[in-house]
Amino acid sequence: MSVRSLCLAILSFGDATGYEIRKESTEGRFSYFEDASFGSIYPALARLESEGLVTVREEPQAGKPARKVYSITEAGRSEFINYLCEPQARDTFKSPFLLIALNAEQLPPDVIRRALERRKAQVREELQQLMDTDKECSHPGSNWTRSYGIACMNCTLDYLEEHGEALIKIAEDAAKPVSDAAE
Amino acid sequence: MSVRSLCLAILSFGDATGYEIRKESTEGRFSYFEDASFGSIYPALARLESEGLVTVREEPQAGKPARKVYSITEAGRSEFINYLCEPQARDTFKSPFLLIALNAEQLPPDVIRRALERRKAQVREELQQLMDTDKECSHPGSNWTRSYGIACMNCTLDYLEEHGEALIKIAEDAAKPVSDAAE
DNA sequence: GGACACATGTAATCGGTTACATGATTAC
DNA sequence: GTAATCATGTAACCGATTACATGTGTCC
Repeated sequence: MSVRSLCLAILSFGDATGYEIRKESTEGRFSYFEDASFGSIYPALARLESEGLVTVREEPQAGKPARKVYSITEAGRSEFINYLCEPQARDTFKSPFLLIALNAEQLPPDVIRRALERRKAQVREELQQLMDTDKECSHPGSNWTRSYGIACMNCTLDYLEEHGEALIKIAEDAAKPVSDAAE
Repeated sequence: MSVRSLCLAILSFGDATGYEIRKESTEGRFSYFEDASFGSIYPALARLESEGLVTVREEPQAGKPARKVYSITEAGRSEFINYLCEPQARDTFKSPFLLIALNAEQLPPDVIRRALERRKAQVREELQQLMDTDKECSHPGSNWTRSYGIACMNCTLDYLEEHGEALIKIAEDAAKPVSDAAE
């Protein structure tokens, strides 16, 4: 998914500035689709405007640069719907944590412990964020994806909490000096 | 994770050619860490060799170009371990499927149905692949990550099977013409 | 006094993909 | 005959990140 489509996706849920789009894409609900930085969002928005898929409205503010609030047009909306109807790429899961787990035997137990805690904290955080969002927000798509996310993350967290110790043990056993074998 | 680290990761589990590394990164066990194409793997391998982190051995074959089998060196191994000890990026999940689900109301029910079936098939396929790999392969890291993957995917699949219909219904209800409201 | 949130934008750079080039072997 | 698998490699291109540039208001 390109930054272009990401902008259309976010704008289809309501007006936003480039700054807000970045926030949504790195933190909010849309972080499941694509991350993007300012350097890619601002040019994408400018191009989208020149193509007539979005419109801008400047809101001057005292002190700060004027906010440029973007709105999706009908043309933009239909381009986005068409995009969604095309075959999409597969879902992907990229896990530096699993790479560490895979190599647990070669790593110091502390590194495993840290990675595990970090991963657990991350899942808890994302779970919390999902639970905090509007419980019954009347938008069925949001409710469905929210429940899906909660279910998957609870499962992941459970697994990490139940089997985390076993992973640490792998590293500890491998780290033991040979002399221990005599005991 | 860069293609460079990916090569080191794969070679730390055994010798491989560039061709094999690509296969492992797009299909095999290592697809959880990074995808890579030939255009990035071959140059990375060449650079790794010039830095002394891997060695090459050519195996001539009749007809085909000689296979260039790469092996990791001690220097390569320790660079890889050091890399794993550094703080890693967060795990990420990118889901075009969830984007479709989020917009279920705006899409034709058939598109939702297709996306759902595709996603289920993908999860089943990945699950099957994990179950097919060596049940007790004596490598503890592999066993742990394998069990983790199976647990998470089973949970995902269960959710899709139990709540998939509800998602299709969202699209169907939204697609209903207004006159239906009279019934 | 310093860090952080708000707010927009450009330029250099980089990492990676896609397409190209080459070619034998095997399976349908 | 035609597609897929094996097998390596280069060059053009592209999308996105990082760093830079600028500036105010607010919280600690």
